[in-house]
Amino acid sequence: MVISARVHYACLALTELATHGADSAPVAVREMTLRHGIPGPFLVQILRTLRAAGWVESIRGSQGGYRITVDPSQLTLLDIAEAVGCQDATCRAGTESTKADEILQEFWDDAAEASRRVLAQVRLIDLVERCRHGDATMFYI
Amino acid sequence: MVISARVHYACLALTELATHGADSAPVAVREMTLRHGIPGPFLVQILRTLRAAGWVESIRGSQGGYRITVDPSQLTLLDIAEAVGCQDATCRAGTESTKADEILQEFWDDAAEASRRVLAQVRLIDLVERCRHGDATMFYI
DNA sequence: CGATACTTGACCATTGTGATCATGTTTGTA
DNA sequence: TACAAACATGATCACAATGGTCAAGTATCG
Repeated sequence: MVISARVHYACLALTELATHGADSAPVAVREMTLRHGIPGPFLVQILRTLRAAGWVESIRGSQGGYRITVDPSQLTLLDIAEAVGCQDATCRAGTESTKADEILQEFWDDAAEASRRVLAQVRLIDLVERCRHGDATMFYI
Repeated sequence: MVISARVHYACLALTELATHGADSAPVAVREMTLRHGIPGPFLVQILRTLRAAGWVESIRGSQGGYRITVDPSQLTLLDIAEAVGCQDATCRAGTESTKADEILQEFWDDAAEASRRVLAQVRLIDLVERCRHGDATMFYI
């Protein structure tokens, strides 16, 4: 699982939108870029993806912006990473695969799966909580 | 942990060399490329890295080739991946990091660590064993 | 000597990532 | 109604990494 800047930014944006809530006034892109130092047009690109995924809505016009539409307890880091186009980075070898190729491939897949399992255990709402309260909370052994 | 073709090829080569053993005649690059369909000069590049790591030795001249010098039970997939230059792919965010940045970074690191743990549990000798037992035609076609 | 085979360093093409720009269209408000 | 705020969209770009290649050189065996 490759964690690109895209994924990172997407998580930041969603955390911010989730913090504002689904009923608040929309949050402008400019507001988010200022807070996190994300290049503006780049964030727009990412938000487009998030909207396509059905997790945020956009309100056009003056006073417009973005608002979250998904339940933050139903969205995991894995969901976000996959939506934003994270590759699994498990060397899919060429056409012809020998036995050794296949055995290796199994391990690459296992490793990727281990990453995915970690990310699947973190929900957006957990991020929001940890940003609000101190870091003295909570899960993670 | 990004698994590139480089890592995959490195593992194939080491498995092959380990199968031949440390006392056998050296194995020529050409032999390995034929068996696995790895582009010749590319494999040479990789073998250079493996030699720098101290895991193989090269014998020049006619009848030359490569020979393993490391104990296959002491080498893991993680060792190989790291030696060949695998990045950890955990989005190291820019200079300024907010609280949210740090929290996210923790999770990216956790995910990467999970992958590493999987790869650290597989030794080269395990690969060799699994190749031998499964399909006998593997290395000596 | 000549064939085999490794050594080294430079080089190249493709792809993906991160980022930007220009030109729209929508909407609230004076 | 006019204007400004704010999103929409598609094109484009620079850069680095990856995968792969080449050429000229050196060592060794028979």
